[in-house]
Amino acid sequence: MGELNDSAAHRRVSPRLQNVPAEKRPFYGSPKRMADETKDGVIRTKKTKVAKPPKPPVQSSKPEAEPSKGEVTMESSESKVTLESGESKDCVDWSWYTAADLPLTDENGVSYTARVRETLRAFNLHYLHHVQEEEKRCCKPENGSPIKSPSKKPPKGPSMSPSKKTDKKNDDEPKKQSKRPDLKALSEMLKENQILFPEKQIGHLPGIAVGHQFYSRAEMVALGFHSHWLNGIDFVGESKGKVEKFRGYKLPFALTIVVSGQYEDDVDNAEEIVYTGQGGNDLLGNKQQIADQVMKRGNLALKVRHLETDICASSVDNLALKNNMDQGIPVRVVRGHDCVNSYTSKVYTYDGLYKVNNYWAEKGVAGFTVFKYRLKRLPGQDSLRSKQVNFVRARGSKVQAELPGLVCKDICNGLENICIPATNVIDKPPIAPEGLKYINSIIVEKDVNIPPNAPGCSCKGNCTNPLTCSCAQLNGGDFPYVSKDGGRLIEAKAVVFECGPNCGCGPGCVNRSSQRGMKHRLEVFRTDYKGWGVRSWDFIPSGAPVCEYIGVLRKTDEVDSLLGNEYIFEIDCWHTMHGIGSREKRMCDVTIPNGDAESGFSKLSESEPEFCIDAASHGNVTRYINHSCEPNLFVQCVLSSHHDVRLARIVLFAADNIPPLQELSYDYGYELDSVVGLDGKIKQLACHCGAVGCRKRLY
DNA sequence: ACATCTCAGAAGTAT
DNA sequence: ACTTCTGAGATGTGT
Repeated sequence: MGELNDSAAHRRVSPRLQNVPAEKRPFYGSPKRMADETKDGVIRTKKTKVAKPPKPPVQSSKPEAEPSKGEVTMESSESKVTLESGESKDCVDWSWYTAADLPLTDENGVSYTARVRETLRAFNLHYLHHVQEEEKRCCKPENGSPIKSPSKKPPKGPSMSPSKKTDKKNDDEPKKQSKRPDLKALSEMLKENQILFPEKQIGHLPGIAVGHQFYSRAEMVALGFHSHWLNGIDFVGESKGKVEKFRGYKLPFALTIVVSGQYEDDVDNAEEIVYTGQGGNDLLGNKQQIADQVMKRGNLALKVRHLETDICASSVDNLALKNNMDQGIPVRVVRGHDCVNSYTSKVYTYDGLYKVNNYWAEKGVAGFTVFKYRLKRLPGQDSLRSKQVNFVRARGSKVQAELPGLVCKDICNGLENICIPATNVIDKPPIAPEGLKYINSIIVEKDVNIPPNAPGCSCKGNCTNPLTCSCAQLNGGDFPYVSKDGGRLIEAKAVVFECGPNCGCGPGCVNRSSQRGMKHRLEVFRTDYKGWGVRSWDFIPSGAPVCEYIGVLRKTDEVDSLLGNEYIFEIDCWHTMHGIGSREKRMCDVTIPNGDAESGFSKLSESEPEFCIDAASHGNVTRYINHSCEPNLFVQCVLSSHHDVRLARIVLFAADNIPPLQELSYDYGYELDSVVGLDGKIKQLACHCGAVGCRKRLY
């Protein structure tokens, strides 16, 4: 990639190309940071990784005259709290924990939002690997018989149920999935020190803003935001190291509580929460659950009654919340919402810091006494945004008619599975996107020769056994996708070999995940500074194929004359593979089918990509997706019908779990100073992506 | 076809 | 010992 004045270099390429030299790490799902590994490379001490919040007032004062004795009082006076150090503190003053005071970057200058994203990507990577493991275990491919799909139903669609229980109860029958891949992923992250905040901290955590949405309890654990995947309350107990760090505090006290959405649609009530100790979901659902609840509450009540008689006693979390109140320590509150969405059963939103206002005793159903705590939201925080969650629910087609600023009902004229509306609330007379002939498959220019279809695998119905499926072998011995959620790519690869026209499998095959068209309800919308943009109404899970870059497939040197064409995507798959060392090696494992592919690999020089996709006049929704320096999609080259990487398909995949309405973006991958105008001068274009780590220039 | 219910299995933390 | 989440299969409901 030497000559930069070469005008051919100014197209979109996959982003891996541009910062190849220095960094080794793949840009997607990089598992761990080595930054804090000091010279001798000994154990990386956990504390260096922790962003320390501003000092709590207690710690600064040295003299610990009397350690916590029995001076605990039960009254809830919140004004005159005295701490062990002797100095009296206005416990309402937690200004040193406001979000504004949090550090934006870590000790290496990496923004915490980026660290959070990295951590979640690492988690998702572990997670998807374990999902695949589970799927394999269930399918049980070996033992000769290639998985009879039980006569019941023909394998259709993405359902791909784990081969059901085969009638008789022979012991070797495939077990159902049960291994909780999320928990497996957590174990690994713990083992490899990948938890972002391994030490417990009071108050906001950097990089996790109020309103942040988690998509499972496990995500919170991965970040160190809430260290239990099951418990509703996370608190600092009295065990080992904690005492040191939180010296001066009366233990235990709570850090986080997770409540399931009792006030789901009632935003006003969200400023105040009544929390019922542990397990306190007093839901009014069906009978059986109530019965269960009663049992649980009975257990709880037993404990609480014990607490009543025996002064300050055993039920630790109840005690914890009381200590929060006495010391004025705020609690992070996460609220879980049921989410009517095929991919996520629940969404958890961080609602910010609350303080414990007071508590009281109540008679429980079983006649026992239960404690309830009233938490009030601290002022000065971003307002709650459960609206977004509600939006997800608003399914159905009628919503479209009411879209504000609707300028086009369907930009694709019915060519996609789903309508893609366009909206514009920016321009005065709202304009609609125009000048595009919508197409949903590549148009091949006359002088471009598409190689003949490659030979395919001989699987039937659905490819499930990676040992016998030749397409899986091309991918290094395993399928690149898991079948969960209609197919999710486990991780970015140099190239993905999908099943093609000559394969024996059907359209529902997991290894055709990117061939099934649009799955998410996308919308083209007018942005402030960036022209048109694209967002999704649906949640998109990481690894899901979102859309393919569609346009006219032509030779690169032919479009050089068309300056000002901003919709060229150069197919740089070959460069990607050879530019990054680790990927090059990977190619050696792959058995390259003879013929066409060979020639494609060998005769290409390191100069410029030979072919490109031009979406200037003909294209699909992908051309409207904007650039971002910190994108939520990534580019993946995919080969399905033939094996010539120069003509690979360009498919965009979700790099993260993408919440509804977040603008979709990918890294255009321009090299800086690579764009030369007609006058021979280098052209520049400012970047408006707004990311914390924005490079400020698109090119 | 879709919604709701039930059940088993999960593993780190605090005692 | 305690926590109460998650996914899949089973059962229920509506056209």
